[in-house]
Amino acid sequence: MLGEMETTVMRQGAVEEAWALMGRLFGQLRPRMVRVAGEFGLTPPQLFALKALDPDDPVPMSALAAALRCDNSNVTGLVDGLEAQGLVVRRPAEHDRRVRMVVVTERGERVRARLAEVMQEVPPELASLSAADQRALRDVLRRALG
Amino acid sequence: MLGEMETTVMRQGAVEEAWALMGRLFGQLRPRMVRVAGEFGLTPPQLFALKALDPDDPVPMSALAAALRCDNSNVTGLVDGLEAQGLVVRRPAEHDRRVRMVVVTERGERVRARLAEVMQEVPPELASLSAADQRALRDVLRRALG
DNA sequence: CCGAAATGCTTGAGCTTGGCAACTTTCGCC
DNA sequence: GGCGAAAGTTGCCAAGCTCAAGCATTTCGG
Repeated sequence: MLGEMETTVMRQGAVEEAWALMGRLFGQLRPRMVRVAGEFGLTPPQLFALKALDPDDPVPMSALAAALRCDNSNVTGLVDGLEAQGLVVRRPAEHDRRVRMVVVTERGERVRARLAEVMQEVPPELASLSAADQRALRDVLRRALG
Repeated sequence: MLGEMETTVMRQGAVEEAWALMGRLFGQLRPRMVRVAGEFGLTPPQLFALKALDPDDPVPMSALAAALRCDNSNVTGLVDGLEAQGLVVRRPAEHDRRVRMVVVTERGERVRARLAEVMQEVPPELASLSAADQRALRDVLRRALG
């Protein structure tokens, strides 16, 4: 009988604690998404969809569904909403008439740019770190994810 | 000139890049919640509710609503679901008969413990960092959030 | 002390999401 | 040519979330 169950909290290593601290940042993230989406007249899923699209590279509906990890039928309504606001258009693919490409309009591109700007705003907790800490944080995360 | 203009990522400071990298970790987190909730026969909101409760400190419905940042009427259904599974019970408060306290049952406590265990699992990207990097990450985040 | 306002929770209506199944159109392959 | 597979849409259903209304209870003001 080695590890007791209570080790979950007692035996907390450095990386576990770091992950828990990140969880606090994540908690703030969701309300922010809702707020930002509202400011742009979008719902959060519509925001994610628009964010997932590349203005320079139209993709089929199914590719968008895969990117959002949801069902095809779900994307239909999502794109309906974006199209109603003139942010994207559906264009039939040349080589396969079953496929509909989701194309970001010029207006959609502008909204998307402002969106990305707001979403990449750094939470104040991180922004108030010293320059050295900020670089250290980036470097560690680069090694983890880069 | 060093930074060539890259549409979204130009002129990015260290902390902005760090924040963007964290975003990738957060992206993985949502599907994980859905999966874990499913494994425990819960829906994600029910999972958050159970996680927000303290087995040693029953709270009124309204306090739970405040913790979850949602409407009172919403937690009614949430607690209904948890109660139907025997994870919590409603108990009237002594001093005010309008108030209903949400009490975590013994079974709920067990589920909650296993839940917390799974949810605090560190993503492999972080787990594979060197011990020094893990400590550095923790220390920086402590300074930011502690 | 009594009536009115306020509080805590529940219910109902309305909207949105998200998944599954069925259907249409189109494609690829034998 | 015909048949199975794929892309997208639609319909249906479960669930979350918010607002407005309702009910029981408490608290406040005169």
